[in-house]
Amino acid sequence: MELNRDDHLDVEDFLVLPHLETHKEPAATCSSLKAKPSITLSPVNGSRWDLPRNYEGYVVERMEGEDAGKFKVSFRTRSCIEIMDDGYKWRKYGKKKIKNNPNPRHYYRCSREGCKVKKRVEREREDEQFVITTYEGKHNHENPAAATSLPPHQNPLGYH
DNA sequence: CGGATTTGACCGGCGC
DNA sequence: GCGCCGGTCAAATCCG
Repeated sequence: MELNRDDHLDVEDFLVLPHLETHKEPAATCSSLKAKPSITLSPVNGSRWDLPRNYEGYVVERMEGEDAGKFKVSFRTRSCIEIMDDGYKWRKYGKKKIKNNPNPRHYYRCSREGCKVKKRVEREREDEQFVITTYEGKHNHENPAAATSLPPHQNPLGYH
């Protein structure tokens, strides 16, 4: 029964979950990362997240207590930028220095009204090139940048 | 001018 | 009970 107690996740959890490790690219991809389309991940029924294409592994955590039934996903990315444009609009609401990690952690929230999705981004302790991103909650709305649902005449993003 | 950032303060949970 | 630690608030500020 005590196993559910500590299923919170640590950075170390990512290290043992290589999903696609062959996707190693030089740091030069930093700029193009923003424009890259995302992968839709549905590890749990009813849950859906948009991940960048070059993620290297992810962890899905089941929430407990009040938020029981909801899920949280964390993934690890090799990137020199922390803020990745995943199509949603994020409003930053906090920054915190975490123990055991010299790099600060950033807290974001979806700007959409009524959308309580949260996102937290932190750089890995040792390897500065790795970024850990965590999504929490479900979106109230569709991805505004989802190309499939865009009106036929409009193309604000991805237009080279 | 309206909305996003910034940044320290505040607060609640947990472990000792 | 107290202090550490992580998460959020909110006021000032910035920026397009």
